[in-house]
Amino acid sequence: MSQPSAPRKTPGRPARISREDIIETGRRIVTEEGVDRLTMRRLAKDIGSTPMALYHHVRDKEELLVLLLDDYATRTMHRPELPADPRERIVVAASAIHDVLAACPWIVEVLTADDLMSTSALWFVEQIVGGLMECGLNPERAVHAYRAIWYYTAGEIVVRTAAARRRAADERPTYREQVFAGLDPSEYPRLAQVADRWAPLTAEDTYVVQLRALVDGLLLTR
Amino acid sequence: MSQPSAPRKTPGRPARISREDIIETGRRIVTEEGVDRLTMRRLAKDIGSTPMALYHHVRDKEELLVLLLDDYATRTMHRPELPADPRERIVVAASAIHDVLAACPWIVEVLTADDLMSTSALWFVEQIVGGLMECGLNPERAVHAYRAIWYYTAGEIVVRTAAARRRAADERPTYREQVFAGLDPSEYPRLAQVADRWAPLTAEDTYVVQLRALVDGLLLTR
DNA sequence: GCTAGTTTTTATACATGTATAGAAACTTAG
DNA sequence: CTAAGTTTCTATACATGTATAAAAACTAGC
Repeated sequence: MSQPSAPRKTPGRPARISREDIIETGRRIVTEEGVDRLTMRRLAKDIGSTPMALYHHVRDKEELLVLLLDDYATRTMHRPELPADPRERIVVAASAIHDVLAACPWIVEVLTADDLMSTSALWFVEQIVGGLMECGLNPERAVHAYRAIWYYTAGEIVVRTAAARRRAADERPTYREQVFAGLDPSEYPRLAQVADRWAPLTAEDTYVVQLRALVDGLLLTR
Repeated sequence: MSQPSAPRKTPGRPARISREDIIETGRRIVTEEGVDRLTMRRLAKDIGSTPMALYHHVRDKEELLVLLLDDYATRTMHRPELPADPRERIVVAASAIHDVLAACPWIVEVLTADDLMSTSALWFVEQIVGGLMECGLNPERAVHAYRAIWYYTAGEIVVRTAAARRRAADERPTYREQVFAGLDPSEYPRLAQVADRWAPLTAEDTYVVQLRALVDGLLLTR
């Protein structure tokens, strides 16, 4: 029998940096100077290493960003008291995920990650799926319903923060504004009717209201 | 009075390439060789110009991709016969947008564009907003409801195609798979219950089903 | 025709992610 | 100790988007 308690060292050159070092330094750069300043060279320099050394601990920069988001979520997502009513519990849990992610500025580069759901967010997913099943959905429908909630949430965040970024970076009127300005009322009567209110209306944050509608629709017994 | 019909030339060096040239050549490269092959240098070479010359006709590469998506949508989105029932019309119009975008492989790099909605897609937006109002929503609620549909649609496409790309690029098991494999059933009973079915379930295409639920929920009179 | 002004194009340069090759630093077997 | 094997790190190189500065090609005013 082998002795697993022996001070067994792994062969090979000992690592001078760890994934944790990378995440920690990366977090510092991002929080202090913004995600734009996070480059592999800068990170390597701050860590006292070389750019390519990082690649032995993370697959690429996208994985690094996912890890940083994970780290951020773990530090930020504390489990709240959830309502007893399952329908309300679904809404509150989804909103909790939404709010944490929406507050994370570098989200867009990463949110396309299907498997983003970090361990810390799993508890919320559990609550949502559990709530859906408690409301009468079978497991299959509950998973599909959860996915719909996730699609809606991710889409809201991605579209909204990308739009905000674009507004900040460019003073020119958006393409959308130009299109709406030159709208032919005879061909697009409904859009022309709301054209001047479109921008303020889409700027309003109605995430929760529409989430409620989605949940209501998902729970309809048809 | 000035004579606008006179052959009035603009001052300055005459352009040798046009935005249309760029879009046309870009489309050819993308369709023939894929979006990965579309680089500013390659595009310039094919067009017989230099990379930086392109930047007088498009702001940056992202705008070029938006233009290409717009071009693609214009060529692809033909107005179908829509059902008379407004609720069904909403579903069919949204599905039409979804299907066209989902079939576009380079979508993810661009779909974060809030103002992506090209002129050719506006007709579908008109149908959706019109259908919502016909179902009794006032203009404000109709716009918000349309946005919810758009968030859901964009989120579905972004998350799904990004996941597909990641699977294609990497043979390793995803992070999500690892997390689900090591799930503690006592802490996450619902997730553990569906853990082995999660991957096939999320692979199913239930866009339309969940869209119907969303529309139903948005139209509930509460 | 010449000059000034305007627009487009070109040349050059830089920052960035990352592929590749090999050197360095360790463990283990003999 | 030496040799082989393994892992990590370093140096170099390349592709890419794009900033900057200057040259080129035109029109309009004189």
